[in-house]
Amino acid sequence: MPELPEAERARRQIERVLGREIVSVDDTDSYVCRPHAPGEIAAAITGRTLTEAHRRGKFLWVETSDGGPDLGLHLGMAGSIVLDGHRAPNGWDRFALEFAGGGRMALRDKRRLGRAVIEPDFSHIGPDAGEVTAKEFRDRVGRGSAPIKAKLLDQGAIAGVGNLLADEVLWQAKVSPQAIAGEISRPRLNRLYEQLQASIADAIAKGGVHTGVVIPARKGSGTCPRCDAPMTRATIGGRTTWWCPRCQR
DNA sequence: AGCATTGTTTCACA
DNA sequence: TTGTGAAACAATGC
Repeated sequence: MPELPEAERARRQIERVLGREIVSVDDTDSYVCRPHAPGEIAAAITGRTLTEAHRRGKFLWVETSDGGPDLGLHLGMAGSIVLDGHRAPNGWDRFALEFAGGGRMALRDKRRLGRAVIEPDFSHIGPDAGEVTAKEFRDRVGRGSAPIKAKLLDQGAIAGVGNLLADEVLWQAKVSPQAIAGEISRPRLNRLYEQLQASIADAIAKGGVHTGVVIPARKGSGTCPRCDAPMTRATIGGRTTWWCPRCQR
């Protein structure tokens, strides 16, 4: 379920296990832990403690004690951080730490597209969508010939917006996902920016991107919750996109 | 059976 | 060179 709000939730989970000594590491999933060989991450962080949990967009990283390397984590398409729970019965724990005293932190991920890595590289990731300024937003997102939805999803432009959040923000701001990013007027870009901030704050407060207004329209009647017109569906920016052709221009 | 999926990276092409 | 878009990746659910 992870987009920015879920990643922030995960970060707060990690904060609860800071300061505990890591006594063992399960890094045996060589796909999730690529390009590291099994045992490599374990060797780098066993015996240390996690000291600070950070997030930029959907990317998480945790500092480690005694000059140890950062531990990078990504939830992928279906991951979550599980604390002190019993081991997933179906083998869905793709990476895990065990702490002195018996605690545990796992990356639980059915799809296996999540990631655990040492010293993550964020050089090609844009500023966090919840912290970007209006000017930065206009400069990075409001340009180019790609449709605005594709720009919102581009983690190199701004980081954190996923498919559901993009649809929600565009619907709230009454902007068509097909609008060419570079052709959107400054007032409309500003409105989109303000709505993005509001939707992010709202989703974090309510517990996830699922709490948006337009998301249920995907499965339910297929009509716009605001004007009742039939919603349109198409692939934009490589993802299934729903929007109201009457409200959104 | 077949298709879609809340994400990212890589590669082909203009 | 830069920007854009499609495919690949893994595994599950409808």
